[in-house]
Amino acid sequence: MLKDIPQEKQRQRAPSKRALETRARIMDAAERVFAQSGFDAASIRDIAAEAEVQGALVNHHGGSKEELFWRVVARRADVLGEARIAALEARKVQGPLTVPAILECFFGPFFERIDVGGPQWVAYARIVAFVSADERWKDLAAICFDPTANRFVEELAALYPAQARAAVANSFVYSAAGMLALITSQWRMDVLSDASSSAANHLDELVAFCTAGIHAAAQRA
Amino acid sequence: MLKDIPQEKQRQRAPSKRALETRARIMDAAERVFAQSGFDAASIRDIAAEAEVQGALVNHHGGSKEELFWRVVARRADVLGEARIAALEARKVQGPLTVPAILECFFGPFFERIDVGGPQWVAYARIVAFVSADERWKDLAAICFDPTANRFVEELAALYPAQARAAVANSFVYSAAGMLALITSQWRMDVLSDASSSAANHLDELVAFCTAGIHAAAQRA
DNA sequence: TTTTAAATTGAACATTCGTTAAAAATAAGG
DNA sequence: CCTTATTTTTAACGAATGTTCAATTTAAAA
Repeated sequence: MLKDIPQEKQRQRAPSKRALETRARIMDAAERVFAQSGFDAASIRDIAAEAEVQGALVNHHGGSKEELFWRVVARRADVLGEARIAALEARKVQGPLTVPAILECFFGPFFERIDVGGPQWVAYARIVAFVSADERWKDLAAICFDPTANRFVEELAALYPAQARAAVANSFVYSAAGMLALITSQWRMDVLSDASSSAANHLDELVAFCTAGIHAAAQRA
Repeated sequence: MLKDIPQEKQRQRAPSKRALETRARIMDAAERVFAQSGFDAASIRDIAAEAEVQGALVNHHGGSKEELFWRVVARRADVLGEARIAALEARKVQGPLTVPAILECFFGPFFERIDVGGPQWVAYARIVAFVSADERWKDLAAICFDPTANRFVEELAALYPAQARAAVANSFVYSAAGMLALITSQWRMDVLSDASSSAANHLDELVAFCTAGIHAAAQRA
C-alpha cells in the first residue's frame, strides 16, 4: 500500500502546454473510468482510450495505477476541502454557528460544483463513495478526507459540549453517508419513490434530515 | 449483465452430503473473499484456496463468477428479507407502528445476525454496501433488496399520509446508508471519535438519528 | 455388488492485465 | 537554428485472470 504520492523528479525544462493538457485529459479520463468501474475493473487501457492516448502515457503521467488513483482523489479533495473550510470560516464571522449552517458548509460546496462542473464532479463523488466504503483505502481517506472531517466534527461537538465527541462523530458519518447516497444512488431513490425531484430540494431535505438526526443523537439518554 | 440466476439442470441423483458441504464451503469462502476484495479484485483462485478446493469446482458449483456473486448475495438477502418482514408483522399485531419500531424491524434482524452469526454476516454487509453503491449491480439490487425496501417505505409512508412518498423514500435511503456505514465503516468512526462503543449502543443511536431525521424531513415545509 | 451420475481434480486454453524498454516525435532553452 | 530534455508511440514482457475439457474419484441408485 502506498503511503503518499511520490514527488515528480526535478525537471530541467518547463512542461509544454500540450503536455499539461494531456496530463489533465488523462486525469479526467481516469476519474471517469474509475468512477464507472471502480479501481479494479478499471484498466489502464480503458483510461488511455478514454483520454485518446497510448497506454504507456498513462503510466508516464500518473505513475502506477495506484499512484494514479491517489492523484485523482487528492486533486479534487484538496480544492473541495479548502472550499468547505472557507465556507465554514465565512459563516463563522456572520454569527454563531448552528447545526444546519455547519452541514450546509459541508454539503454546499460539493453540490455547487456538481451543479456547475457537471459530470466530472459526480464521477469524483462516486469515487469518494468507493473510497469511504472500502477499508483498503484507509490511508488515502485518512490523508485526503480526515483533516476536513475532523474540523467539522469539532465544530459540531462544540455545539454539544455535554455530549461525548463519539456520538457527534458517528452522526457526522451518518450524514456524510447520506450525502454520498444522495449523489451516487439517485437511481435508487427514483426506484423507491417513483418520482424525481430537483437537486436543490434534495439538498434541503438532506440538511433537515441530518440536522434533526444529529440533535436527537446528541440529546439521547 | 445477468438478469437472473440460472436454474440448476435436472438431476438424476440426490447430491451427496459431502457435495452439499463443499458447496456451502465455497459459498462462504466466496462471501468472505468478495467482502474483502470486492467483485473485481476477488479471483476464482482466491475463493478456491479459501474453500480448500480446486478452482474448477467453484465454477461447477457457483457457475460463472457473476452468477456466483448473485448466488452469494441472494442467499442471505432472502432470509434477511423474510426476517425483516416477519419482525414487521409481529410488531404490527402488538399495536400501531411507529417510526422507531419500523426502523428496529429493519435494522434489528441484521444486527442480531451479526452478533450471533459473526464474521460471515459482517462480510455479507460489506457486499451489500458494494452492491448498493455501484450502479453496475442495479438489477441485482432490484431483485434482492427492493421488495423488502418497498415494503418498509410503504409502512413509513402510511405514518405520513400528507407527505409525498418520495420524501419518505429518500429518508429511508439515508437511513439504510447510515446502517451500512455503521457496519462497514466502524474503523472510520473510530478514527473520527477516538473511542469505540458497543454495537448495541450504536444501534440505538442510529435509530434515534434516523427517527428524528425521517420526522423532520416529512414535516418539512 | 454393480452401474453410472455426479463430484473433483489437474492441466491447459485464450485473454487481459500492469508495466517496462527502446525508438520516434516534439518542443524548451541556449 | 541546434541541442537535448521531455513527451509520445510502438512493441513486448511476464503474470494473472475466467473458463473449459478430459480424466479420475466418489457415492447414489438399482
